[in-house]
Amino acid sequence: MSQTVDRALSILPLLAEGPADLGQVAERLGVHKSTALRLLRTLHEHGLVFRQSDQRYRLGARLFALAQEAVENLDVREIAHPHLLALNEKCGHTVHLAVYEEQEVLYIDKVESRYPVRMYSRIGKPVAITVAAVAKLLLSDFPEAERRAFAEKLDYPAYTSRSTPNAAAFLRELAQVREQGWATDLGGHEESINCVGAPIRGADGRVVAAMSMSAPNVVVTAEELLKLLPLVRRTAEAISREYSGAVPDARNAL
Amino acid sequence: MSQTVDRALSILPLLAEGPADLGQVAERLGVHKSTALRLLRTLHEHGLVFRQSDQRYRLGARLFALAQEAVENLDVREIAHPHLLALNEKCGHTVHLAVYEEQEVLYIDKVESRYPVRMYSRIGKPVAITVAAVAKLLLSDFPEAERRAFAEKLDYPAYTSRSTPNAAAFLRELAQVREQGWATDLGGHEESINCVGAPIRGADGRVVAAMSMSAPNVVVTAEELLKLLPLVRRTAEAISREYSGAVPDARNAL
DNA sequence: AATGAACGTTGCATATCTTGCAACGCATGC
DNA sequence: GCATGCGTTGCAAGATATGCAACGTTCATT
Repeated sequence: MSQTVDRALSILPLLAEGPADLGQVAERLGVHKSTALRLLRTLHEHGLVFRQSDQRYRLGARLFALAQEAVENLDVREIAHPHLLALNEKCGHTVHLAVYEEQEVLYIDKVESRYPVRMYSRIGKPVAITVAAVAKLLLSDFPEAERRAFAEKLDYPAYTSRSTPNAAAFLRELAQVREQGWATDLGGHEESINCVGAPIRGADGRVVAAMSMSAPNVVVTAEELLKLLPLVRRTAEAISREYSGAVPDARNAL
Repeated sequence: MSQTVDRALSILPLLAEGPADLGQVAERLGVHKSTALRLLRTLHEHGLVFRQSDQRYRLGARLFALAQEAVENLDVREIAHPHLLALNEKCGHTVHLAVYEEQEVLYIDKVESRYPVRMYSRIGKPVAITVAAVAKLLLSDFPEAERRAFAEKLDYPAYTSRSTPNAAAFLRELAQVREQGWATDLGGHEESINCVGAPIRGADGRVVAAMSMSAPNVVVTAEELLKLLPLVRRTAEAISREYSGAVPDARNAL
């Protein structure tokens, strides 16, 4: 829509791959070096790009700060956080909070397991959308037409033998999740890791976020984790109530 | 340098403060609504900006992804990470890795304490530059003139009674840190939290990063934490060696 | 139900701002 | 000492962003 800005912003993903010098940037943008220079300078002034000692350009620090502030201003996150902490205190497993945004589901909060075995995930990272419990919860709330259209467009990587294999299976699972009001991921992403999750709803009943509890097999079996489902659901409901405008209630904080 | 891009990028920090609608953005940019609209659209196409359900604009998901990739491509980080993990395994406290960039010191990696009491910090977040052990380490390596110039420009917030009070005190401390090759922050940022840190050097001896170990008083006293200093320094040296091109050595991995 | 305000959106003519070019300075290597 | 490669600058040409005015919608008000 705006050529100049478009070009400038195209530099960012390019630099995300690794540092590059002026010539490389210009070439990949398909513009003259002087043009690339001026764009980089502007990005630099705003701190989005940084010039390292060997003169090459990198993504800059301001990017972190922005991402940071963005995540901290999410009101669901703010409300949910103490609840997630409380849940973690109670059973010690990793707790995640995720939202759907622009074709992706991404973690916006995480409380680490107290057990030494940790799973890899990071706030801001898009989740494996076809298998993650939180993704199923968020997508299950879409109107059916959108759900189907979306499911068709996805890839279904076979992370493990229990990964969702295709759109049909995914849609079936979404229907079930919608029905029952909770979701699982039993070894669908990593063979040895199970999750159970529950939706967080706004005042209008729409799912605005989803939370999950994850634990590796070596710590608790899938059955044991499922026993904790009521606790997860109660937590999600407490967050939902508070998010919908109810006063924080100490009795529900658990 | 490029007006259009400049305006577009100015939108980002603005939205970092919280969601805003088109009119607000246009007003704060000092441009016509239609101009703001087109800029926002371009930002949107690149995923840096996101339109939430109430039509207002927010910072978008791509921002996280970019920040993520940026941090993961840092080669110091990649090399250091296993060492940090090993150190954490060994003594259980929070371990940080930080670099200096564009007038700021920021955490680029963190391994959480295994103790229940956690400190607040986040990857990408700028540190309290006048008190943090990692900041002292990174700045102590500056040439003296720059060090002084930089120290003069800083603010010296009194986080606690033991915070660095002014430039003179800071410069004295930097000189000492430079001399001894390690640094501490004993309650300078938060009354009850102590840190000890050591520098990571490149092949040319310059400090490229700094690491620290932090623990609250309630877990270990400052004296006990200082006893762990040799361990921290050995870890930093192992990282330095590997970063300078030495082959990873299992005997140093500790 | 009707009116009005507020907001986002579009097409268009103007002129501002970006662009590519060519030339320069500087370092590095042959 | 010369050549090559890189980043940088000033300038003229014209592509491109801009503000305006008008339209469509939604929402609150009377």
